[in-house]
Amino acid sequence: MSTTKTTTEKRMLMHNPPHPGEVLRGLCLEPLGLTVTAAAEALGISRKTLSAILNGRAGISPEMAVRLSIAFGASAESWLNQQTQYDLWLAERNRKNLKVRKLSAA
Amino acid sequence: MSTTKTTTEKRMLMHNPPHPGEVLRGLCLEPLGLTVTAAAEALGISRKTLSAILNGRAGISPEMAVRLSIAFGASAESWLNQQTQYDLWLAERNRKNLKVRKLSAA
DNA sequence: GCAACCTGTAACGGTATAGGTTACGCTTCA
DNA sequence: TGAAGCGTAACCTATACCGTTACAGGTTGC
Repeated sequence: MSTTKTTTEKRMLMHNPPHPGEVLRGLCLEPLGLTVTAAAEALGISRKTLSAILNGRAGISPEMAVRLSIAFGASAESWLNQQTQYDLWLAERNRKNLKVRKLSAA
Repeated sequence: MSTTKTTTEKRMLMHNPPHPGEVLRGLCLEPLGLTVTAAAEALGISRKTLSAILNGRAGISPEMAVRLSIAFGASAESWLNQQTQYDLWLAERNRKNLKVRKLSAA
């Protein structure tokens, strides 16, 4: 196996999940040679909205996950789960600052 | 096996997932005999916010998922995934109304 | 050079949601 | 009767999604 790692692989090693927008660009737009403008038009959304997702300034909403699943074929759940994992990773970083009392093991 | 079904079981048969708030109440508050007021105080949130979640008028945010995982012990991911599945179920109902062009199988 | 195209993004408005405090009316129970 | 618990309306702030329009910068090809 290779010792060189992709940017995504390096980030996962440091427990820093990629923003879903990066995955979308690398896995869908680039392989198909799609421009942002063309992809936005196909998805039925504005170029600005897609640009915001691709550059990490917006997340993937439930409706957007359904749109992606129609256009690119992967399940809406997989798109939305990516976003959930990313959001959760952000929230976990603040875990120690939360004032919460343990109640019981679930 | 019994032919009588719980409300949750009936909803799953019709592919109508329960709101995470219902699960929270049935699996955490009721078994421990916790009042809404006491649970909210332990979670470090207002009684109004917890009430909104329990009665389906608000979702479980990433931060709230972390709070629940501290107080009740289940993983934050499991709490957040419940919310994601619920949100996605709502979004899927509108799938046919979205104007999206198929681009390629992912 | 210049036109055509793609891109990121600022500015602005509309809508939705999470969260807080305060306060009201209702029910249950000692 | 009074205390406790509950749902929730009213009002506030902050954040997020999404749209349109417009601008600046980069690339490509004639």
